[in-house]
Amino acid sequence: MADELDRTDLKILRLLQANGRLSNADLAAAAAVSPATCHRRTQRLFEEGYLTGVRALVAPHKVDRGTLVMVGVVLDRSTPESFGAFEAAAAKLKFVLDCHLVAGDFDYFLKIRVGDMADFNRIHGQQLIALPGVRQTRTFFVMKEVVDNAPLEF
Amino acid sequence: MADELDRTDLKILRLLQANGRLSNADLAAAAAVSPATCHRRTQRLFEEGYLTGVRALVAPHKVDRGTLVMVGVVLDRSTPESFGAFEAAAAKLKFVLDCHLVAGDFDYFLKIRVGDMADFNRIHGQQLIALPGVRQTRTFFVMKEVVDNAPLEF
DNA sequence: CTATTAACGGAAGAATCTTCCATGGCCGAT
DNA sequence: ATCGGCCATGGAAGATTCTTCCGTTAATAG
Repeated sequence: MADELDRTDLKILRLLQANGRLSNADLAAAAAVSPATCHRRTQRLFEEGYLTGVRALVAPHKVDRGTLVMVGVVLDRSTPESFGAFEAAAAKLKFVLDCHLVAGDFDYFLKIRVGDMADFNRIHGQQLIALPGVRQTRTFFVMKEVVDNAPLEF
Repeated sequence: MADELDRTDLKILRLLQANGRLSNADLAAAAAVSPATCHRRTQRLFEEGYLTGVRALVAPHKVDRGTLVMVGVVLDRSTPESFGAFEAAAAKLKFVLDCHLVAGDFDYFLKIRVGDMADFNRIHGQQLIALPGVRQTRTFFVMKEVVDNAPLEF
């Protein structure tokens, strides 16, 4: 791990990951430093790329994205152009949460959020199998989200 | 979609998802309402569960979690006790980001972050195959993260 | 032992938050 | 059409917080 982080930095990272709305005053108290120091540390963590942003978490089922689907994708050919075209097209799809090039039986794994199964079936037929170079897809409907997007532990 | 959300609510949700550190003043300006109204709306979105939290995003490679792995898991038996035991144990593993019960060739899909491949091999041998009821696992190393944890679009 | 550097916390003006209150719009009932 | 009840809104203001400046302290090297 980057050893330019002391105990205070790690504490700030963990506290802000758990609660990105912590005020600088509260954060300082929890990290046992003065508000001035805490402010400098936090600013540095952003500037140097340890923290890449802060995001409010929207409840998927409240905005009609309650259905999660994992999709394995196999491409026709394994050329750089083929991969590039697929990635560019997949990254533009707004329902795609993850798109990862993997080693194994599939070329890509997608994690997708949609409203319901009917929604997914339409998307699958019209957008997924239409992605450039797709030979076949395998769909894994998520029946229970045991852990979803857990915070990073370090 | 829950239709108790008007245009202003949706704007606040999207703005806070993109930038959870927006001050109430800036948020109000961007949503074209007064700070007082913006504050009330935001508070309501939290209280009624549309927003479930705010989280700072830590750069994985900066904290020695630069390697992403997807793992498909098949259990021995398909009994409720078996599933329950597996889920309880998997949820406690700190390197597990996602754990989903799926329909298809696997029982569960895991998304895991570790330091490197050696790290994963140790974890796989000591912790994953040791999870209760595991018959077999299939590992998909992520070679390229095209899209990871994209914000929800709605 | 001294000089240099870097990080710290106190302090204070500026900005923001949070709540109260009066106003205005909308809808149903008369 | 008019009235009354009901919300939601925005202005205002005290309390809180942010952000920066500055003097001090601790650590390191010469």
